[in-house]
Amino acid sequence: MPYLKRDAPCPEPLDCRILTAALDLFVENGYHNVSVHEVQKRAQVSIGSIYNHFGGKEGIARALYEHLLNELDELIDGVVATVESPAAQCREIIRQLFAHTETHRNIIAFLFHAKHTEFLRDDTLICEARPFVRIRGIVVDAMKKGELRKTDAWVATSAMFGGAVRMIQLRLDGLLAQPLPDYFEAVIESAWSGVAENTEHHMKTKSRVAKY
Amino acid sequence: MPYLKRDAPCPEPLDCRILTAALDLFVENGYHNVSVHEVQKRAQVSIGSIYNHFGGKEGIARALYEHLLNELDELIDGVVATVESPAAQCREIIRQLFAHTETHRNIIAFLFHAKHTEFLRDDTLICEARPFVRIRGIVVDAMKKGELRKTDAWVATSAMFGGAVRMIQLRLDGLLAQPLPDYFEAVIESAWSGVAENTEHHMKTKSRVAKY
DNA sequence: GTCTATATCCAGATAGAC
DNA sequence: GTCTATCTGGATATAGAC
Repeated sequence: MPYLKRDAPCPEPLDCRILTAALDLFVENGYHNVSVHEVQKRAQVSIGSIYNHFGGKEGIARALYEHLLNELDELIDGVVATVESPAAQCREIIRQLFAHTETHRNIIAFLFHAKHTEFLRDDTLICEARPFVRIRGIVVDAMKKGELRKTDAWVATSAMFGGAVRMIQLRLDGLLAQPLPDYFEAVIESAWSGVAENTEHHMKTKSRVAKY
Repeated sequence: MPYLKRDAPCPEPLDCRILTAALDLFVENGYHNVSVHEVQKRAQVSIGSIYNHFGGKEGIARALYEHLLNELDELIDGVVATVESPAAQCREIIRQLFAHTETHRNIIAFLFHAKHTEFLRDDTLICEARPFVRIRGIVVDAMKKGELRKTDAWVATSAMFGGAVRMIQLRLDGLLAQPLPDYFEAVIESAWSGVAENTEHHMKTKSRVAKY
């Protein structure tokens, strides 16, 4: 995560200042409630520069969106490079997303909370963006390897990540008392047993579901 | 679901016409991309009437939001009245939400897809709205009754409904080829085995997770 | 209570000096 | 490339006839 890294107060380059200011404002107030003037003011840059660099408000949002998707993609790169099995990769991705939500809140908020099609009209849906496609690929691999019960790819991915994403959103909304990592084991446990290949249990559960 | 029922082309009352027009436009284009004039035009009403009835654009959104939350609440009423065990109530709620997504798409889209705090600034978060609180209550009851494995209420609710909500969003985004009810059994199966009380399997899974 | 015509405001975008 | 001052469109909201 090179560029938007927020550990230093506010790095040099002008377009980075603009993007970080925009990110914070967009997350705090929502894209449509933020004016270019506000971004300009917070970034300590003139309006002209913003239009020179990004061509306008939508340009800022698009640059930000692409940049953050790339960062997410790199996160996945890192996981894939260090973890062997697809199932463990899923687990590790969730772990890192949880950690990231605490340390880089607004990045995660922008990626997971906003409805990008409302301001990036012609853009592809976020679910079709590269990192999300890769995640589905990992889930499919796990099914092929027999680590996960075989089912529809969308169902499997939703089952594996749906609970975790929900928890991220709850944390972003300030509804969880503890930091996300504190819930990690419990979330993984639930997600995992929901998708794991385990025929005996599978059958047993099936009858129990029918019972109710 | 009395008022906004869309089976008839467009019922009489003026404020209903306004709300249905607004619902469709808000879902199609997003709240901020819809002007009062567009609502006026589609609802075949004059601007004056809109301001008389709702006081403005935000008033429309607020009325709509409250109305649809009430409908959701009634859906839960229906489930609670006809189904006995809390666990089965969860299952039935998901079943009805899936069906509803197909038959009343925009109602579900407005409730599940939008970020209401971006236009209803002072409103409570949707997760804290009555129907969502009740759903968490049902999950907690299920845990108390021993139908679900005992864990944090947020984690349990996310695990139970996270996958289903994700599937609803995917369907709304046009990414699922089949109608949602076709995925119902698979989704329930995954959600259920993720939360079910089943110590033997619980232990077995735990060791498998650690393995990866 | 419903409508049309109008006022007001403000955001996005530009022009042109430096 | 950066800035300030300015323009313009369009949105919300209102005034006042009917």
